[in-house]
Amino acid sequence: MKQNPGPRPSRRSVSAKHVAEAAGVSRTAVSRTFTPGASVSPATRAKVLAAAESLGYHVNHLARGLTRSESGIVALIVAELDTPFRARLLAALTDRLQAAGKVAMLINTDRSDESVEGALRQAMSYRTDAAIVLSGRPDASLGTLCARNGLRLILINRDEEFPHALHVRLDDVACGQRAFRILRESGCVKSALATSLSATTSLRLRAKGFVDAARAASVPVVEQAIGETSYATGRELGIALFSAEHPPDGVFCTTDLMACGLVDVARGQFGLRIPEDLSVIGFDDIQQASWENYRLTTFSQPIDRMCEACVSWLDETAVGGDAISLEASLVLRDTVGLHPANEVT
Amino acid sequence: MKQNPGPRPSRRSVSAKHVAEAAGVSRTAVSRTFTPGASVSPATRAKVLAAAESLGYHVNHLARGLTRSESGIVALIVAELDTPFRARLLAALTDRLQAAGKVAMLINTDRSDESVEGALRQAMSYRTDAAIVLSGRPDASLGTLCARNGLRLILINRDEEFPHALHVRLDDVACGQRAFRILRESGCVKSALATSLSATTSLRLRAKGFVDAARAASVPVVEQAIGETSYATGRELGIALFSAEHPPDGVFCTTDLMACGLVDVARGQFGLRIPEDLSVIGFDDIQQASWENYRLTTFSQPIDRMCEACVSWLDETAVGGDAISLEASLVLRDTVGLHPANEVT
DNA sequence: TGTGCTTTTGCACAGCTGTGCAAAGGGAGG
DNA sequence: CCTCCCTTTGCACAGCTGTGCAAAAGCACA
Repeated sequence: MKQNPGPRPSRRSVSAKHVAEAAGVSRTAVSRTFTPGASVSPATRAKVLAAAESLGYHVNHLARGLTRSESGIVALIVAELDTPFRARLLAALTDRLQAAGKVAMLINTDRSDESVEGALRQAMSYRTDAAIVLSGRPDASLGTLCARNGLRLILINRDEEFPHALHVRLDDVACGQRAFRILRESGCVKSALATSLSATTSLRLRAKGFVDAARAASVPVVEQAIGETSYATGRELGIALFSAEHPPDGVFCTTDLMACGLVDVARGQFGLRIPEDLSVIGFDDIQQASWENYRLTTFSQPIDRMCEACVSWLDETAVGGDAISLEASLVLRDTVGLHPANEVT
Repeated sequence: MKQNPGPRPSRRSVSAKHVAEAAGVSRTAVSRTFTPGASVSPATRAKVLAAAESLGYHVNHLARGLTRSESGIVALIVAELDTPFRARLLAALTDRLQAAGKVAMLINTDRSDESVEGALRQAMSYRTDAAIVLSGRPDASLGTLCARNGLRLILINRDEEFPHALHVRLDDVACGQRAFRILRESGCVKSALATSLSATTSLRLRAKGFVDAARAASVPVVEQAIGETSYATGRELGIALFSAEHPPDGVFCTTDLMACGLVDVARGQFGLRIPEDLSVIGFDDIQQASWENYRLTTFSQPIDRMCEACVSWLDETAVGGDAISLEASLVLRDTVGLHPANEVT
């Protein structure tokens, strides 16, 4: 790690003091001019603004963060931010946060739990107003530490319980159950669950919903779990499933990314027609799910509502925790055989 | 916009003062314990660290930013951050910056030039050490403003000239020329350029390279430009090109994303076989380019080297500008007819 | 011109950290 | 024990902003 960069003087930004000198007013008048609601005469304001513009002055928000109860910074803790769904959620979140006057500090983690702790500590060092955890599972002890540092926590699609945090959850279990029913009602004789080995909450719950629904209906289903959550894993899942003696004719993939891989293998290596020979359901409604080659039936997460929930909760001054449950919506495209639109529940 | 959040006291983090009291030392000893290279005895250090751990203390980096010449924050200014290539570059950049001890502030812009100015001003307000511009074209006058605020500028794939900035550029023109040659050498009789109407530097240069090479060879090519840089535009480009009386048998798409759309249309609506009836070259080597259904021949940007260039330049204390030109590498897959590997230049 | 009320202004302090420098402390050697 | 040298420590100040509060200024009315 780099050595201490040294004291301030080697970098001189324009400060309120310089503006005050140029405008012939006090430094306080400068501060007041840039503080909404503060009292300053129109004439003084004009002088200050002219001097500030001429000098290129920008209020130092680092210093402002010392005097206020909020820094205006929100940490976004996310791993694999280049996967389609994650990138989309990140884009929507930053958009919404900015519209609310917040600044996003992006912390790219490697998915380990220790990594999340490190990210939270970094957030505390910068006195961020909140941390939105999109990946990783913070240890319960971190809840107290965050509270002590005035850091509000938002957990998206995480199942750990933090009393003072906002939990934004999705009906993953119900969607898994629904996926099973759709496959069954579309005439699938042998359904399969395809998922990855990464133990993320969302994938586990979707898989659980699917398997539970099958059990409740006393219908056996095949369960296949391989590697990480990627397109390549989707291909491997397809190879494993379709190489079997009795391959399935319907598959629920817990993410679209894997579903795309599975679809490509089904067609390319096993000559299966979709949906005539095989029905496929994904999850996330990533952009590629709507591409001509895939036209994937999938579940769409209410991203805008998730973002709205986060920002609304941040606007509340009360420190109480909350839990919001949102529903993913079914997006019917061309990967499920029959499309009995009126009968699918 | 929200009203002023109010004075400090409503949020109390643990400060060095509290740690000093708990450890029975001065506040300066606490500061020294957390300042690399500062002098503090092992006994005092142990007392301070124990108290800090017990109280959950984290050095306030906002305050630290006032006393140092660097805040440690780097602004990343990016639009459409959920497109495959942009997301990948962002992931790599944040990874590399974090490894170098920097913190990424993400500013999501809407691609307008005014938006870039707003982003730069925000960066100045937070006294970020640098701003890396991935999207948008900052006006030349902003160079002086940034310098006055001690904000270093890095421009990736931008053609505006800023004397004190680091320019990281790609050989887009050469790649466009090369794409033309590859199509020609693979036997294409009628080549086409397919691009979007968004006037981003990279796309213009790739297109220019392609068209210039065709002109130099006195070979007429079709130029088609439509809408924004998306998969859907790729489809429209395909429809426009293949509906013509004499459709092309080779297409250079200035991005992979559009190439995927064009390929899907070529196959799905025009029954064209790839590469037998049509050769396609893309650009960016996004993840989907390697998907079974596409296996796109494309150019891959040296993302790691781009990130390395940025971080290396940030490590230099000299304030001089620099320009780094990197080469994209050809990735041969299955969308170009003949694969004369030894003859392609 | 004087009075009363409102608005504006600037001083002094606060928030939290890092550091120059003088004083204090510690250790080694004569 | 004393001296010298090195290390450690704490004071006071700096970086930049916002704000309570008292003083000053401005304005309207009699």
